[in-house]
Amino acid sequence: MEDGTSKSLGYCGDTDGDYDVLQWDTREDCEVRQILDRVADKWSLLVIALLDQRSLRFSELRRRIDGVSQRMLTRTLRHLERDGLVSRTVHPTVPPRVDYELTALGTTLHATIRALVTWTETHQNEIAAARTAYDARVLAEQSAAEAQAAERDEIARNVLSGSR
Amino acid sequence: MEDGTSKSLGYCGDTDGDYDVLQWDTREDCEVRQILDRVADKWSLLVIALLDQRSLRFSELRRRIDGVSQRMLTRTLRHLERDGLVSRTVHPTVPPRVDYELTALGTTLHATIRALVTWTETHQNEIAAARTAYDARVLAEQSAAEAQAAERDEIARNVLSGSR
DNA sequence: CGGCATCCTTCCAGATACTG
DNA sequence: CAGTATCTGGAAGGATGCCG
Repeated sequence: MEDGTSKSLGYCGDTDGDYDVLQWDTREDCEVRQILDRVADKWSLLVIALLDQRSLRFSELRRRIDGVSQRMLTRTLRHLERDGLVSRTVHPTVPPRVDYELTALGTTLHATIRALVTWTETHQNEIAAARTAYDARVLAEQSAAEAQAAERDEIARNVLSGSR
Repeated sequence: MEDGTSKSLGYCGDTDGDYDVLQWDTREDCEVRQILDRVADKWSLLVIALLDQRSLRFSELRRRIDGVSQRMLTRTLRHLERDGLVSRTVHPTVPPRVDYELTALGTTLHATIRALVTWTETHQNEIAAARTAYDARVLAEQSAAEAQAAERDEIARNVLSGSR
């Protein structure tokens, strides 16, 4: 079995609030960090958002999530199942059929995730604009630096020709 | 420059709702997916949560986020800056000093992120319990399978000795 | 169909050293 | 102090093949 509890990130609600209510746990392996890591996962968000509609079969999920390999989807579902967010039901038919659906816990998480998606949809234009502006700025700075370098070279050449 | 717009995940608000309001874009490189990818980033969440309190210097962030390398912190901050979520202020002093703070856009995102963290804190016990239960179940299934295998071997041995 | 095991590649994170 | 540049190991992730 692959290790599901590897490194993680870290936000802990230690209530010894020094300068405010929030306090960060410096440890990497803090409980809350591990959970956030799961939420911050590339595919988990998508699976949870999809399963809110209704329960889905493995292949249905696979079809709806473009770019996911069956390996990654399986891993993601196992993680979510382990965390009690998704339930897995095997129908012993032939061919086999496996349904996934959100648990009660998973549903409460979905509300939060939904807010995140809504935020993203609402602000995607602002973000796109910010990116364009940033890229333009970087480009401008680069050409400015290049112009400066060219000038330096020019001066150096003049000095050299003068000393000849 | 490293490629910041690599692969992404995918949730798009196509409003041609077939069976509900939500509809997934099948394309991997959908706009909303890219943004979610940024939010789903290991360190971004932490940086945004930290910066909500007040603006922080690079080294302050580094100290407060255990396990982040300066390379990753730099990358994360650049991404966030590009997306217009964080502003970067360089004070031309010596030694140099760089302050980071949330933009207005970043602050709106923080509210959502905060909800996520709160959810995590609220439900961490349930999740821990679910994990323990899951691991126990897996262990039980494993030993059951082993017992079955042992039984099979036993039968096979008996058959063999009988035919002798 | 829905997996798991195995291999293999690619990419990314971390360590290190150097600069303004 | 706050970066950038470069190298390298390991892990994430894809492809394939087999099983229940």
